[in-house]
Amino acid sequence: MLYLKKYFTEGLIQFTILLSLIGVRVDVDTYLSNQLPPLREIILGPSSAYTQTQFHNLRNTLDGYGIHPKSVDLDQFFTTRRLLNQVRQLDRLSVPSTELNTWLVHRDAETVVSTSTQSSPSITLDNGGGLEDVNNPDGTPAMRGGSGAPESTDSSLGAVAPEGNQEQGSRDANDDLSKEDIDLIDILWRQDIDLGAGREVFNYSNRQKESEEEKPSNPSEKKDGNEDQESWRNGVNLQGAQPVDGETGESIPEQFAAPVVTTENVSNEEVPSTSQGLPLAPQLAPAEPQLDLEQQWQDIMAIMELQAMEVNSSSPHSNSSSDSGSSGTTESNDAGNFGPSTGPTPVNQDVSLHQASLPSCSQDFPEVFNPQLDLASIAPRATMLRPSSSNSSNINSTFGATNLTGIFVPPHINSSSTNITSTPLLPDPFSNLLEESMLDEISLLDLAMEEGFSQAQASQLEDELDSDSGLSLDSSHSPASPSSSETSCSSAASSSSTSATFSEEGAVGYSTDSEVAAVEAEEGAVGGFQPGYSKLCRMSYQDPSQFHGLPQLGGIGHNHTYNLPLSSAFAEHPELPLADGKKSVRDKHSKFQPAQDLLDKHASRDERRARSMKIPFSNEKIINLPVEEFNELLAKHHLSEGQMALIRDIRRRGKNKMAAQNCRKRKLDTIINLEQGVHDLRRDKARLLKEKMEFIRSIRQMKQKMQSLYQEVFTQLRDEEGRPYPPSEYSLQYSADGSVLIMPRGVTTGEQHRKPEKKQKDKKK
DNA sequence: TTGCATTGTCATCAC
DNA sequence: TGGTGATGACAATGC
Repeated sequence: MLYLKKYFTEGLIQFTILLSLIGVRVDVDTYLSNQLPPLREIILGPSSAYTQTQFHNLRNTLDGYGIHPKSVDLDQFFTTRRLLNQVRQLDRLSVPSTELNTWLVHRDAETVVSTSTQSSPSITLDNGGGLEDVNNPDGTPAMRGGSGAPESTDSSLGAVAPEGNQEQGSRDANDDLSKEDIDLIDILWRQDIDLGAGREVFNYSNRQKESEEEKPSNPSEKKDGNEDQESWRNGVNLQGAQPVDGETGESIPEQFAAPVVTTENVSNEEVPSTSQGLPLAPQLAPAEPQLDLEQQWQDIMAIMELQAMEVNSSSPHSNSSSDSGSSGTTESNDAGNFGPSTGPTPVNQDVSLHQASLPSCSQDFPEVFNPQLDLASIAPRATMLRPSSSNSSNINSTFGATNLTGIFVPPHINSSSTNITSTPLLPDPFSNLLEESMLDEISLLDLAMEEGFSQAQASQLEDELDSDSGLSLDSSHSPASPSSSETSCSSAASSSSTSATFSEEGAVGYSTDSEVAAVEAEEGAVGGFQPGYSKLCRMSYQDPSQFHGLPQLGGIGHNHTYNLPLSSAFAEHPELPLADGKKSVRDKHSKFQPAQDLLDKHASRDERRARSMKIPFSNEKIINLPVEEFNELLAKHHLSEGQMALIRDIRRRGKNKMAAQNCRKRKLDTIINLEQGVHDLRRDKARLLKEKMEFIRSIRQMKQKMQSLYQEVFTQLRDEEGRPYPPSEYSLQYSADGSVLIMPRGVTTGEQHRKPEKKQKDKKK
């Protein structure tokens, strides 16, 4: 039942979405009125949880598969969200996930469908039956029934709509479309609107739908209420069918495919107005786990686009001179498709990451540097510049993109000036530069991926970093800082709480301090720690003014750090045995009973233990005295074993407490320093990235200049008979000594064929 | 009521 | 070997 409900909900919601987009309202409740709860109840749920707010809140979580089955609302939300995700993937995925939904609806309509029959409609949709269905405006069964499977599909769809009842029920349902239904459709529509889908899209679809309805139709199929069924067919065909004639009503699926596809990707991709422009490019990767990555990547794309635009706007466009007839690649570049200028390569289609990583590549390095374009796209011009393909690899392995000398003088020429090889011509360095630049671009992408974020969203990132770390850059306000007054207050509060619960700690006890446990037990007999008093003191502690009347408590409000524990207030005269002081305080206790409670309340456990054990010196001394003095102090007093153990425990705990505070402060400082370091590194990286872009730009300009010079020189060359050298047969080479050689192309097949049958013209330029 | 931050404490290790 | 600091882990507490 759960699965049935899920699938049922999926199908219904999807169809509702689709129908709402084309303006047709179908009350599917009528199909299911007797077996399942109403659609609006399924969608909206018993509660009004189907709100945009929750929708968005749930967006970043897993889809509803992990939800507890009893969580009906969440299941509905997640199901709805998953549906939207599927719809969103329609422009990327060839996997017709909607097929499943189709037969699911069919299954719901017929209540029981076996697994074998479930797969049948999917096959039908896959084999293009659905397309035929779309192409056939009349929707005749003969046309749709090209194969057995389509028939089953159609029949199933027909069975979904028991038209007699459906008609009437649909009419009724349309008439009394409840407010929830309208709200649902409005919500869906508003989401599309918010995401960029204009209403005209829907209106256009609606018009198309209306015009389609006006067409003569098969009377056996076209009944009054058959529009719903048609819509269903359209919805079915939407998933698996190709776009059809946009001038007729059959293009409706495409029309409402666009807004559906761009339901939530609109912000980063096309707007729904691109009714024809959404290529349903197949995507090999699975869909759902890709969504978040896709969206993140789209964000990166946007930032990269900005960067590429910045580079392009500031640099001359060299593509103009090298544009060839291969308009496909050129257009793809010009259109900002950011492909690697290699045409419809699988990488271009599938690896969107790299695809988007190359905006600056394809822009900064025009196709002149692209070996593939050299060979394919710019063949006519390449007769002059194109190297032998066998040579390019060698050259490519030796050139460096950033090596300017390598650009103008190939390294092997540099190494062996006498053996000037045949064909390492300019295109080779260029193409090599492409590869190098590709690599650079990859690293550039890595930079840009981060820099794009850090630059475009630097402040936001900083905020996020701050918020994520939960730390404030102002370490002086760090709560761990013992010097801050806030810390004192918090420490006071902490100690107060500790004291407040101390009376109950007898149960908790200290396994290591058995004596202390006994002492604490007798502490109750000592008196002054009744829970009632503690409670009273805790409440009265909120008012610091209560300390004003107590001179010995002057430091309480401002010195609650560990280094100066509250007991130090009693240790104004450390020489005095604490028992005396305690006695004196106890004498005052009758007058300042709340104050005493405050003191006890704010005293640490060790302080109270020390008082209980009648330790004759303060905890501060116990903790802070150097070892020698501490030992002397112990020697001066005749202490019992229990007192000695307690003192050592107090000292150990006190030192450890300070150590813990220091440790935490160090941690905090480390984190802050790391944050600052990250910030600095990001800034440096941004600067380096900018410099690199400038270098790339200058290199490109130099290459262009070099190319023009090359052409100019080559066109001026004449042989002994005064005839120009055909560029397809000769090429220029540069020697290390600066001389320029003209070499026949056919001879040069690499460094292996270093046949010096070169026409060494030695035309010194 | 729950989640988070703070603080104290203990155990352990290294010096 | 004991003292001490550092640090992870845990619990208590308050907000």
